[in-house]
Amino acid sequence: MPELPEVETVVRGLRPVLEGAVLVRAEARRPDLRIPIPPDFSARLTGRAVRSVRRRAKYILIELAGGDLAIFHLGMSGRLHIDRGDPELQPHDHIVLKTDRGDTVRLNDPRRFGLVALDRVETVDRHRLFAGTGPEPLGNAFNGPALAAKLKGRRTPLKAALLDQKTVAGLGNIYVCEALFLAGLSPKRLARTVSARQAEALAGAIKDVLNKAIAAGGSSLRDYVQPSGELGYFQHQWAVYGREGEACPGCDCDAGETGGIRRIVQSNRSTFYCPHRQR
DNA sequence: CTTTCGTCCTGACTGC
DNA sequence: TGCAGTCAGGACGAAA
Repeated sequence: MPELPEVETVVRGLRPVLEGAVLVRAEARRPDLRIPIPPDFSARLTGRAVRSVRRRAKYILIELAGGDLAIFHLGMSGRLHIDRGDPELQPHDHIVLKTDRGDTVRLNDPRRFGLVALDRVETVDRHRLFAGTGPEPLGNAFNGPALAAKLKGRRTPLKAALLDQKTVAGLGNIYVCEALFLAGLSPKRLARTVSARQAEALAGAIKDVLNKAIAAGGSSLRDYVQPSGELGYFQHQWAVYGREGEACPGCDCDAGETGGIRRIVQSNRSTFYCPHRQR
């Protein structure tokens, strides 16, 4: 479930449960995620108080008293669940945290593309997971000129450039498609052909779509997104993603005349766009 | 250096 | 019903 809005939603759900609580149990049940869970995971978390829960790019950072930092990435299929008491453990529950307040947090990831890492709060900015990671799209440092500088000279399709976390952090397949639609830019055009004015519009579109998605609690595909079990509902506001063959909501072309929203494959992933509106 | 492509893994869904 | 094929919100490393 994890692009920036979904990870932000998870972080906001975890905060009231974890911040200030003491972890009375921290169990790694299956270590072989994309990067193996560190063998000392349990020892370094058990008995520690949680200072803060925050997000960087698509990563969840859990800071503990003493300065240790647990880093979670949800991959394609990772989810966090919060339950009161002792829930029955499910298949693919790889991490289980219990707090002194009686809450249980489970990291469930069937495909195991996610990861768990440990670091120190003072060195995390230099952690190799974040090396080269681009600016936070909702931060002040991200704007038209900053995006234009990142796209300059790049001969890769604009879609691929935006999926690259070095260009800007946190976008994934859905929100790249949506932002390109809002900006009226073709996913196929080469990144270096984007003008300063278009970069300005694109940066604004990225901020818009992410803010609206966060406000909606993210997008839920076939399962819930929020740790509480509540559904995000931004999927109902998708303009193009998953809407192949439907009428374009942004221009007067419709499914009958032009085929409406089209699906193509770029970088082995689906791209949805309106060829009429997006140039 | 940049860019593309295959790969990791399980589960849900489609169509025969 | 069963089974094969396809697709999925990500990101890495090898290859070109």
